[in-house]
Amino acid sequence: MTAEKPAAPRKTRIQTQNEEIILAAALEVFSAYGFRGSTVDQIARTCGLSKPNLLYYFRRKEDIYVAVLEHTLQDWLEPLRAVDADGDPIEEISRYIRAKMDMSRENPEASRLFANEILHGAPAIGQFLKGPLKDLVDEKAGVIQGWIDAGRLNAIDPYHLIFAIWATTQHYADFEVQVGAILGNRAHAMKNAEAALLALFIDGMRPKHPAT
Amino acid sequence: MTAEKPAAPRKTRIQTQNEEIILAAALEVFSAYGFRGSTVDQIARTCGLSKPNLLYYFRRKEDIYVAVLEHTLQDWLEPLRAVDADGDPIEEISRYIRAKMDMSRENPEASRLFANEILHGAPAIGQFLKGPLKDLVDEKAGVIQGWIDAGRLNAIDPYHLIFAIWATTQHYADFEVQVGAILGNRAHAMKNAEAALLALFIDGMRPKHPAT
DNA sequence: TCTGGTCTTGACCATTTGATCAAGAATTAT
DNA sequence: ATAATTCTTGATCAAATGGTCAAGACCAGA
Repeated sequence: MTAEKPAAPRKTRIQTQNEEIILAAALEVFSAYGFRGSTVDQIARTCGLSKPNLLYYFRRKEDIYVAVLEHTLQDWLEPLRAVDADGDPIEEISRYIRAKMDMSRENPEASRLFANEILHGAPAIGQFLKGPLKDLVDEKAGVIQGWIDAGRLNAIDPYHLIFAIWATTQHYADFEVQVGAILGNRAHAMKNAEAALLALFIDGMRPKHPAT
Repeated sequence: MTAEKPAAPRKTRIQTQNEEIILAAALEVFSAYGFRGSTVDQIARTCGLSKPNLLYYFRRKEDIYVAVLEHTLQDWLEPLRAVDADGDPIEEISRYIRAKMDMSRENPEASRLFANEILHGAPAIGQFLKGPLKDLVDEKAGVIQGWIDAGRLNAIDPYHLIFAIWATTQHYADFEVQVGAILGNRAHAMKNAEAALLALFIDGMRPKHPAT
């Protein structure tokens, strides 16, 4: 008596493959135009499928959106999770900042998709924010507070420190056109971003030995 | 012979008043749902006018959007403009951070409208970014670089420092629901944001006298 | 009050778009 | 091979939406 699960997830080769290319196209389109700004047809054309065919794999437009969001949320928590209470504070946080910068550089679409969702009130992932994300942040904030209490880190509210890291790193993906407009053709300036952020977060603006 | 200008901007009392309430409603709606996500009818209902009446004052939906965007861009540059080369560096930048935090607190809708526009490639204000904004940032980056050269500020790339200030302060408006979800009911934590940011930007994470 | 302009709106139109469906094509399993 | 299943799509629908228009309401100045 083989107990069939409510929705046998056995997937065809074609199914797996097409769902993959649909999600890739959906990320591209949704991140550029937002949920309401994107059309099913646009996603279909982007991945070379017909609109009805796309709706064969995902019943509703919203299902595609939720699927691609959840797909990206997987990677989202990973770098923060890797922050190790037993490591060196400055080094751990520096690694985290670098990891987030890498993500902004390599997958800005995912960052923009996420930003758009939150900007509009997180209708699809509100529970994720209040659940898994909050839990993880609470834990790591505790770790940071521990470092502060031990005098190994300046007393900066851990939550706001984490927010600041998110904000600054994701800024390069979310506000890419603004950064580009201001830095202009100075391509090298873009490469300084990571170093500048690390310098700022670690030692701040105030010089150790101010000039007269 | 009174030379009539191409479009005599003489405005009726009703005209002035209605345009005002329309822009207020448009800010509310556009900032919450984005351009494509908002409907003319929604804006009309929000301000208690009929849809055709709204389109009597603004021919096209896009005209409303551009108008409300330009309206908010006025205030956007002001705090940065106030940064004074002759002032104390730490104090000037601190004042700027405080001013930006005030804006995020008092007018988060404007921040979100702006964020949404840029997130989607700044189709309406691309010229503003490459023009007035870039010019102003270039100027103030020069001021900051001057402070650095004089040894009055740690060597942090001025452009990225400005980006970091924008990112962190606007984060509290743009990602409000995320911040709220994570800080939960700890209302007091919200009030620490400004102090935490100032501490971070000024002295960074590394303690002056690290514990053993 | 009367007149010319301003303001308001119900009805309407064309397009876009999310979603459906039936019929046929392709694939898989026996 | 062939039957069963999975895939694919042209045609189509209903709802939403940006925008128009003509007719009437309102207002301001003479």
